Amino acid sequence: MFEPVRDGQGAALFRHEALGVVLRVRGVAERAAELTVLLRRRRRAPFAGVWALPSGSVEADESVGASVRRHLATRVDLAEIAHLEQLETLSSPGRDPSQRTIATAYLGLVPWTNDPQLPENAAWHPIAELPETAFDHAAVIGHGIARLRAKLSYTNIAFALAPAEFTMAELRAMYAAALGHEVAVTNLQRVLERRGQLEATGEHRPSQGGGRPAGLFRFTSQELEVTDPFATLRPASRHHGIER
Amino acid sequence: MFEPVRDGQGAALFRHEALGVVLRVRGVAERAAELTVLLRRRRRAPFAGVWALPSGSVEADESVGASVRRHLATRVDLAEIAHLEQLETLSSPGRDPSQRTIATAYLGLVPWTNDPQLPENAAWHPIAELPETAFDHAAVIGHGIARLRAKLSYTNIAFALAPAEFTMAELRAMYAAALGHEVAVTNLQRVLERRGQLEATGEHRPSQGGGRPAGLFRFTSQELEVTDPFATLRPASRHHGIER
DNA sequence: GCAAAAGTGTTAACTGTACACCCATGT
DNA sequence: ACATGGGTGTACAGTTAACACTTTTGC
Repeated sequence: MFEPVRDGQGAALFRHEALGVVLRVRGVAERAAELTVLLRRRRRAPFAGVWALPSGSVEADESVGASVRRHLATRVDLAEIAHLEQLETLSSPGRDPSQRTIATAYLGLVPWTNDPQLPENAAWHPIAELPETAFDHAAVIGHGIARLRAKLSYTNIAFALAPAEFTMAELRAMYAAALGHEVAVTNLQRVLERRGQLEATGEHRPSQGGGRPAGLFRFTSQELEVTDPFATLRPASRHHGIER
Repeated sequence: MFEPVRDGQGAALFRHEALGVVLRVRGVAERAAELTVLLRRRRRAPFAGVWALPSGSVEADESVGASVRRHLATRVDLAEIAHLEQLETLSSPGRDPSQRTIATAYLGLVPWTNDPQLPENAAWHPIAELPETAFDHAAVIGHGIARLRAKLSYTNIAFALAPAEFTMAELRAMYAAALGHEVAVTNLQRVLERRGQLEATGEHRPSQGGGRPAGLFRFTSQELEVTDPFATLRPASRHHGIER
């Protein structure tokens, strides 16, 4: 082990790392949609040459969230992220074999239309065929996917994976890829409209190669909202409730 | 601001603090159940004399989760915690006015029957009448309560707030206090039984002062399980799904 | 006209809430 | 006997999956 650095009061000091699990659905237009995660090939040891989540050290005067944004912008040229939320903090003593590091992972989401030029050492990897990854990053990616799937069910988080306007067929393909199972358009539309997440723009997109022109839709909000709050054990409709 | 301590590669180093939001329902037997959080009066600056969440510095060779357990055991004599899970990590540069500190908060749950002797500077505070608290702890407590309430709806997390055996009247009182609104016994029992969380022991508790003796129940599992996974957009029952 | 894609309507199953009613015990 | 608390049964409403059917376009 290493001799820990300590402050004046004797408290141990840690390097703190910001990790980004950035997810994006690609191939929506090509009818071959799949959920992908952004990985970057490591240059130096440990795990030199191995794929890993984009990361970097937190600076003394920034929050971890700001640090994730900064490293994504500088290291993988990803400046625009539609939604960013904290996932988890990893702190096992042995997780980084080279030095004691605590890492906080964030989940970032990018619309399927947003396909920026990446540096040559970064790439989107389909979650169905992930390569070997460094450190505990495989588990973190799993947590990120699980978080996204859960929130697709009870929040409007899908806005962050979609562009401003889209057809229902596109949205269906995106949901199916993100959730990992088929989704019926009819029911998807009904559920989202009932919850007030979705609205028609009135515009239509001309069809190519036959078929009725598709109506365009948009999300009513671009901020994360919980749209289906209590699955069960919700408060009584009419009667008295305990305060708070 | 302070001059940050740095390691050999120039990365900033941080003191890391473990925070515990320990929740417990008290007064179930006395028919005046309320959700409480464990607070400790700070001895030294900053915020000397102010109530705060139990906390302490993480050691170099321990994880944050282990550190929370250690500080709860030593600082507030709380050794037995039925469930502990990570809540969030706080990292705003100004959150601790005396030194740069990153803190990771954990949510801990204790059964209503577990009322250990606390040190004189610690106490359970009803969440309806919280005192002024130090740092950003008020927001963290709010997050802890929100997490508990959400998970009561779709997991079996209630096992961690209840003893091994209990009557439905007790369980109802606990749920009502934890959720902050009335809960009907009949429906509570039905929902929990349908999900396979609850089973009757067959034993009965003799009534005192009239009334039919109450049947005793237990939770079928003492591990956290998601019992109501998808609120909506669940996979198709019969048909083909995309892999993974 | 016909294929292709989009959109509408209807049904059935499931889940949870509300509420009336019945049961067992102590005084 | 009757008050007190525990337990059971049933009706009703909301939500969602499943699926048949209709509409609008290009060729």
